[in-house]
Amino acid sequence: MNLDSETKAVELPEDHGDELRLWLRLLTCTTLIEGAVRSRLRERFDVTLPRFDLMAQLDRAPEGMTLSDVSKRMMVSNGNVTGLVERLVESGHLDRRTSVSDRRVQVIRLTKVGRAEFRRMAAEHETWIADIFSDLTPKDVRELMRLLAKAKGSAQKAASRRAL
Amino acid sequence: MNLDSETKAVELPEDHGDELRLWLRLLTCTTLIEGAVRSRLRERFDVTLPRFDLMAQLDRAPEGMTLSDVSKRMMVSNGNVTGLVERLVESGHLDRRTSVSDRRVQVIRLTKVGRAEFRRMAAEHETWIADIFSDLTPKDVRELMRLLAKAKGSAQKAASRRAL
DNA sequence: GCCAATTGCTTGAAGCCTAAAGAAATTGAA
DNA sequence: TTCAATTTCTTTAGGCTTCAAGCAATTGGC
Repeated sequence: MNLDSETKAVELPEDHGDELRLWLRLLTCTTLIEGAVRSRLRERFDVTLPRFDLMAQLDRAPEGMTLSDVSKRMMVSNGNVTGLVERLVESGHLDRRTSVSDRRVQVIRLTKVGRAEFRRMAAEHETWIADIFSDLTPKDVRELMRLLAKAKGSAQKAASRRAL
Repeated sequence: MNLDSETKAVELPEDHGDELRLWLRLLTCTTLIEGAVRSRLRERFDVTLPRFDLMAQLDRAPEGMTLSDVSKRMMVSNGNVTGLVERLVESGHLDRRTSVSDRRVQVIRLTKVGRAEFRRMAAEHETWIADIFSDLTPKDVRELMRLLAKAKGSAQKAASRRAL
């Protein structure tokens, strides 16, 4: 008879401090980098990070995307996308039209101006990121990629368990 | 004579795709987990993540903290903290008083109610995080901690270079 | 003691974000 | 065909967030 499994059954507090510390460190890293990218985007191009992210999604989809697609990809709410798109159409970066086959669907894509501006920003953005990670060796980068992929998978699995 | 160093000098586009992919994966992981924590906090305790985070800072500082301290720790703007604190004082979770030695300074701390409620939330929160990372081995966790620490250091160094 | 610079916080404008409710269009089962 | 369920998007209310400007208190050099 195993005492440990007994104690588990009555919910003895286990030690999850390491996982918690990992989460805090992950969050700190992301917040730090996100802040750096945000302020550089503002300074250099007077654009916000959400707008940049939205344009990045569209740059990879020359045929355009529906608002729902964007919403899933960016992991933000539908209502959020509605507002973002509104402002980017207003500023001439995005083109928006109602789908002919389904009049509920809005298809958005980058305008010529929007695409050109995004490409300019993206090129510089890439160098910022390289600079930010410049202390990491190629091996560090590979290893981080691998472990983060595993973490992502674990988190998704936890989320789907939750959804039951 | 080294041709490579020549070509670098004229800014030939280098390949920074790996770093960019790393950044996107880091962001995805964080967004995913943050969303999970956010919705659990809402469902179980009807509290927002920023409020939880602020209370977490204060829980570690029984003597209280100034708004500036909180702002630095949470890596958010001063104005942001002002509003958050306002709402948490309003709801009875925080106590706020003007410092006697410096009347510009506001010292905030958890009330008895605030501390009790935070402890309840924190205990459960820790199990969520453990669940989210449950596919990672202890070695994975250690390795991620190490690499993220290195990444954080690299990002901070980049930021300080920028500040010059 | 004086006052310029700094520090700590607040305010205001704009934008981002979510959850929930609702409108419009489509789909599919009876 | 009909209409209930679903899907796509918008709207609303509330809260979060930043940046920049501004106010009040303190500090330090003179």
